Amino acid sequence: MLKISELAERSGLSAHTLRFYEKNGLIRPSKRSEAGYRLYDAADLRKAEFIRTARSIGFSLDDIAVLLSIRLDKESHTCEEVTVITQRKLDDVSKRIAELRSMQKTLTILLDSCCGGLETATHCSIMEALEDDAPGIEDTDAETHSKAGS
Amino acid sequence: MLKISELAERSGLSAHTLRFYEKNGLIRPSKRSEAGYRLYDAADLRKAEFIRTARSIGFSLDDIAVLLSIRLDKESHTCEEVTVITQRKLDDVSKRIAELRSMQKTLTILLDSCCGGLETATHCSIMEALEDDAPGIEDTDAETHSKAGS
DNA sequence: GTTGACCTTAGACTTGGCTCTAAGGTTTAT
DNA sequence: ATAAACCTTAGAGCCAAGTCTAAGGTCAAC
Repeated sequence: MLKISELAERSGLSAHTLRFYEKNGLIRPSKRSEAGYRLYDAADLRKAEFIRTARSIGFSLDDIAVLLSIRLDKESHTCEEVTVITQRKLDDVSKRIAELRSMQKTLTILLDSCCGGLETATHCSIMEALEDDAPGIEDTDAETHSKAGS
Repeated sequence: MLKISELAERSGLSAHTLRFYEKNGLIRPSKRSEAGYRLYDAADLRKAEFIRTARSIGFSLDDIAVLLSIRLDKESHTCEEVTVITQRKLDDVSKRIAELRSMQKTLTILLDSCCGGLETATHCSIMEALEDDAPGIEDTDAETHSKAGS
């Protein structure tokens, strides 16, 4: 059996984080020592690794809680349930990427427009662009997801 | 002169947000009425719009505070200062996009691998992938920004 | 028999950007 | 004269996912 810091080292999560996950219902030690120390077995380690993998893919702790409950009794759940969670996450990620790409595009245009030199900023095209609502860019679209908008 | 809710309406920021920005040193009304009401003039409106535009491009409030101080006295600042902030923001955004794209790729692979049907999750390939450290994917790289790292 | 490295708990703090509340004062319209 | 619709302030709450602290208990080594 592993003590918390041993599980931490093996799982790549910190002891603090493991306790935090426990408080949030994700992982509980399968045993306690007489003194009350958390003791984890091999299955707990696999679970911790599962959580870490899922986190690294971007799943929220809430998603992971659901995935863990499915994992606990796969017979009672379907592939559909799993794909629904995954698809929802993919949609989130894709949406966020689109937002960031719009920002990226705007920032790139701004940088391209400015000399970036040691001139005074009096006529800085970036500053000027920020004064306009659409900063010199026809297609800012940053949080304006008004594709159909005039 | 505009009262706060009038500025809010014209600038697209809420009155709450304007007060919050004031507390954070971004925008202060150029006057107060006898009763202590905030009163904003046309320059304040332009400033509020500047802030809103900068926010929509993704600049943090800290960045915007710096941009505003440059805006206040452009003669004493250079294009370089402005591009440094913009470039740093672009780098942030690009890095975040790369992280999200890695997640997106992984999620897409997971979804492609799973039937998504009403079968029990017993052999769900997504669940199986999450059990592995690298979920069936050679190139997770999600928070591993170790391009040069061994 | 004491040092030092662990472990326990409850709970506060962090980040960033709001968002809201409470408790009161002002203005405007009727 | 009074109600509705504003305005003020300080400060709390929210989100997610940790991160850290304080105050104490335990365990192995020397």
